[in-house]
Amino acid sequence: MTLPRPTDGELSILRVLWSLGPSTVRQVHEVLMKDRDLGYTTVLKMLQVMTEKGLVTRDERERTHVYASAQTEGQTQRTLVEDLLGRAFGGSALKLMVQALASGQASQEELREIRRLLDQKEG
Amino acid sequence: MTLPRPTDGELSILRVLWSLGPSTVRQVHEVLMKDRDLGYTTVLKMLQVMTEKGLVTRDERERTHVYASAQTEGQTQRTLVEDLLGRAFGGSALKLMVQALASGQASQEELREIRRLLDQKEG
DNA sequence: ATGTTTCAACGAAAGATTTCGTACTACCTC
DNA sequence: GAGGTAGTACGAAATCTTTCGTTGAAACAT
Repeated sequence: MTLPRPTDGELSILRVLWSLGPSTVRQVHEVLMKDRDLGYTTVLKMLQVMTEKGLVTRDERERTHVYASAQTEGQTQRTLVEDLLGRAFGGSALKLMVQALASGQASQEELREIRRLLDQKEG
Repeated sequence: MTLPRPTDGELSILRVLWSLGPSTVRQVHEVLMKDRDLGYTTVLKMLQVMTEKGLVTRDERERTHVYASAQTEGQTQRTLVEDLLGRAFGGSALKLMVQALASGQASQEELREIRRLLDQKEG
């Protein structure tokens, strides 16, 4: 079974779970509140919906439930990139990388790292 | 003024406009019908909504209106990549490129092309 | 044991997206 | 000019997402 693409809101929750590890609603809520104002029950509801979708798992053994991302950060990123490749780049990984480079957010060190990856892949 | 991120449906229409150039509803509809079944008025409505959002422009001089993407393919791709970088990759272009490479959809030739870009950027 | 705090569940409202039916207008053909 | 064809506009239904109020239960504190 393949998971649905997370929405923007869902992704912001997943990012918290990846950084904190398995967390309670309260913990997620506290982190999200740093960025924007939103109610506790909003986060709770979203996590409930995400549980139904299979995006997160829920540990209900304690009264205070603990949520965890169902997929690793890398797995999700991989899916999102492939999705974007298909939807906006006609499958061309090259074009996508060109735009990523053009965004100018890569440091010198990252550029070297990418070169290393290319060497490895090209052989 | 900055344009909103196109939805999936909107992006599929933009892709047609980029490939055909300025087009009528009928032309867009015909292309989209190759992939999936959807009504003529659905496409019309979407283009009307997209006009309001500013994603496309509409030439109304003739009775049959002609729609064109408000941004080039490259501009839109750039925006989408930056958006994804921010939402899912914590701004790390490196991680995004790693996933793009890992998706394995890049040919030998494309890999060389990327290397050329790196040279240009780094050197 | 009573009151306070913490939590999950539920339902519902508001907004956005996708879809199309219906209606109305312009043009074209005979 | 009557009837068909091709087009736009409008509105509304269906679905999904985001948001939160309210309720009731559990845990805790005094």
